[in-house]
Amino acid sequence: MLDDRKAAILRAVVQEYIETAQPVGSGRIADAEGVDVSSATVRNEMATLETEGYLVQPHTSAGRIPTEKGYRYFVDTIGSPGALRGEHARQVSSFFRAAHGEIEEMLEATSRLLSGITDWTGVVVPPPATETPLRSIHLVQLAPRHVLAVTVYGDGSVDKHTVDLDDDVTEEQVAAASAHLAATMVGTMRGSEPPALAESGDAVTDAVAASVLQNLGANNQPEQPSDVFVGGASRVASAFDAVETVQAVLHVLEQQLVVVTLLRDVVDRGLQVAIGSETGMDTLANAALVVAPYTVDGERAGSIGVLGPARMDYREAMAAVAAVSHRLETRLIEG
Amino acid sequence: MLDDRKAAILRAVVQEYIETAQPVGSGRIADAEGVDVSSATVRNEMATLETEGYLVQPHTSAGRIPTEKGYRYFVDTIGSPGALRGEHARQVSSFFRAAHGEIEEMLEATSRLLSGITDWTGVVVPPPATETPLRSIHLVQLAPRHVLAVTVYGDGSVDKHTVDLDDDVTEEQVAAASAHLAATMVGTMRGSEPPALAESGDAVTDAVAASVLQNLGANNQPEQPSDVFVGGASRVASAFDAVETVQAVLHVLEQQLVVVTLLRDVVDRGLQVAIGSETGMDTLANAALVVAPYTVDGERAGSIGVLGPARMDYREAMAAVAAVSHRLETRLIEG
DNA sequence: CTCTGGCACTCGGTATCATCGAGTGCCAAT
DNA sequence: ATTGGCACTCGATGATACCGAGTGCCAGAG
Repeated sequence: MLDDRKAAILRAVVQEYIETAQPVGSGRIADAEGVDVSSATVRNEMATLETEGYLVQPHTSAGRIPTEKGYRYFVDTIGSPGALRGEHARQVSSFFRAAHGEIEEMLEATSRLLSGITDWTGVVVPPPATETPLRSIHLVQLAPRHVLAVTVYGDGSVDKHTVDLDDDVTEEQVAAASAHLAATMVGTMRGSEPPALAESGDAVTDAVAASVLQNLGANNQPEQPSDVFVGGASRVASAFDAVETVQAVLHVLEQQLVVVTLLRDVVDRGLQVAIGSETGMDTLANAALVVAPYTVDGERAGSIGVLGPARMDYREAMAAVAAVSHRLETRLIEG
Repeated sequence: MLDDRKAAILRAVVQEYIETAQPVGSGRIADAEGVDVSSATVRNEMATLETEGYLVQPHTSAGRIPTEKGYRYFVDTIGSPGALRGEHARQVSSFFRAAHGEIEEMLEATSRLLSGITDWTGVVVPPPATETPLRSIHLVQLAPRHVLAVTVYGDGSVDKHTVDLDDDVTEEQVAAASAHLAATMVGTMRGSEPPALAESGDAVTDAVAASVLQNLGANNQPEQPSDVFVGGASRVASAFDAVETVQAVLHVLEQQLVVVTLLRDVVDRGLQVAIGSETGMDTLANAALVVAPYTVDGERAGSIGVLGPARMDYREAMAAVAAVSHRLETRLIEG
């Protein structure tokens, strides 16, 4: 599509613009490495690149700025995924070496790690609630009419549900209901239709068990909105100069569900990078998103990403996202 | 301290500035309600107010702007706490009528409610981990060498701790260890030194129990950083015009611990409102924080707040914070 | 035919200057 | 004590000129 020289010039323009955030003129490019022609020639080529939609001029007699198409070409021809700079590589290593605790906290810290490396905003989508069997259900009485149902699933996730009862119950009755529920439900899949409860012989036990079951069913539906971990949201402020843009992007990040779908869409389209309108969101017109899915047990688990301005350092961001996703995978498999 | 007229003028200036965000001139004040003197008189009074530190001029021949001291006076003399405007009152009512689910989700939604009412950023600090007894400890085996310890405390909080074992164990051994731990630990206070484990007679059981106990101890320390729920962070972007300020304030909000201490400090000083430097944070120089603690069972539980620019509508914010904190209390007591 | 030096041209950015007007401080008159 | 009046300040706005980075294009060289 583009001959070598045009490609080299385009790449140089993008590179320069990413670094300086200033429109790039033909002079700079002519001086730049890898381009051994005069500025006049560069001008001609740049004019062509403009008519072909890779560059634009903010106004006549200014340098040029990459368009979305320009960034896209740049990203597509980046070649080697690139390795993380030594310092950052060490940062990632030591992070995962020290990582401990429950998965939620680790993922949250991971989002901050991504932000720290790239200087933009890190996003981590945790593995979705999987098809996993109930491993344990356990009732704990907190007050005469208050019971807490704690459920543990095969993937290690724990849910709690407070249940209000109509009548006072004794500890023994709670224990009986707990055992009864466990006997009936352990092994059933998360979200599946709860099995019918057999009569246990004791009316109160059955009533408690039924209440819990009802509550579980009601609260299991809206569990969909899985949490997203956003690290370094304050970086958004330095990514865009217009205050309204900052506000709009922050607003997007506040909507968990939107972010989840955004990342998933991008991954589903097989992209590593979504630039501007490629994100499918008007408010992200000047932004770009670098994503990577991570898999556990061969299953696509979740995804991580970096959100920054369209003129971000794609090499670095892609390297960071790739490295972190890889380390995250091994970390999650090892447990 | 200030005679009636000066007070009226000062209050009018603050009011006007809050509404328009523009320096206020003597003419506007003379026209305003409640002030029946000429602009010349107002000028003289304003000059005095300036020397006394309540107002400043951005530059000669501009109107005046309240100083921190000016805002402080305004807030101190606001008189009646003010009621929420009908629309907002309804919003709060219907929110708490519909509120359901676990406390964490409700508090998060509360932070969004505060933000929605005031147009600024809502902050909710949940009740701290209280002195509460362990009600239940329960081990669930996830893999041959993986056990999940689920603890439930009297206040309804649930923690999980994954424990890696050195050797494979059977379900029976886990069950035995679980029972053994429950027998020993239920009733002990959270964070207290764990009691010595009696020998159970089975070596594996004792080993598993010991591993869990060790893990619990290690993870119980850094539990301090209680979560803060921040709703409407994107509003920060419209609260301040300088991008650096926006960034700085967002950065503050990202640090959970800082926010918790900030709110607590303000409440401890008996303030309802902290303006600029009163917050004790340089980066919040142009910001103000309206807070209210909420109590449950007579104990100070947590606090809620609204963070906005110093020129925020204090009446509205104070009313909102008071109303929400009140409704939150009754909601938490009812359960 | 390609490349390049040269040149006229564009136009945003910056500086200078004048003007306008909101707002001030102060004083003399009421 | 209050106020109308007045000279004054100074930011904001707009006109004007100039600079210079950058452009498009052309004619000549390779």
